Amino acid sequence: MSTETLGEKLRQIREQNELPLRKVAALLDIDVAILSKMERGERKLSKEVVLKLADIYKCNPEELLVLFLSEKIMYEIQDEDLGEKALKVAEKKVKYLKANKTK
Amino acid sequence: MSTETLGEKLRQIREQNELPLRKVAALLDIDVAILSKMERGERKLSKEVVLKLADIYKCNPEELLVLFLSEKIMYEIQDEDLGEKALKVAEKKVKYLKANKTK
DNA sequence: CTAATTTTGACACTTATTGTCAATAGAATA
DNA sequence: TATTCTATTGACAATAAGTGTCAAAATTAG
Repeated sequence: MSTETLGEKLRQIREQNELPLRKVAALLDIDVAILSKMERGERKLSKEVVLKLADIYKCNPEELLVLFLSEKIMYEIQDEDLGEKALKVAEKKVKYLKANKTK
Repeated sequence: MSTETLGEKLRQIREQNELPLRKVAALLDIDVAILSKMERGERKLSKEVVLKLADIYKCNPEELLVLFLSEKIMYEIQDEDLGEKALKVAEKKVKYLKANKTK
């Protein structure tokens, strides 16, 4: 399984597109320093930035968004013995909510 | 399935034990107002407080902790269409980490 | 070597979170 | 009803966390 972080993946995609941080940061309208830190996991990525990057790199936003969300989840349960149980409970809740969405 | 929040459950347990907020707050060494808000979901509970409450009420900490963690997870994916997918990815990661824990 | 790119750290600014307190409201009881 | 215990609410200050900006230093490419 892929153990790559979202930041690492984004950097990889950027390099494949041969775009310098400078240009991408300009498109995102953020400072180069921040984007550099985001790619290296020193600053948090926002959903907004992830979606803009998917647009800039013309890649599937879903994959990136799932990775983004799963990292946020992992952050909450890191080092917790009960993490797996909590995930299962959360899954049940999501399914429950989905089933009762329109009610 | 139980749609009860952790705060609601804690209040229920406290009332079953016939303990006033005042006493529990004193045992926790926090302000009554904060505990009141925690039970009503107006303030976040901390892992520390949850464990102390399990101790005070002499109940199984695991159940409370799982609920605590699952609520934190739910908070991260609320309203996200990709929430369920993200949960599955997170589960895989947890399993992967567990398998490689001692390596 | 020079220029472009990236990284690093300091700093200010804003936003979230947390604790403290007192006034108010509600419930139970004398 | 008056009193006391309990719980809720909101204002406020203190603290912590997150963000943006900048410039110097380090690294890489031409």
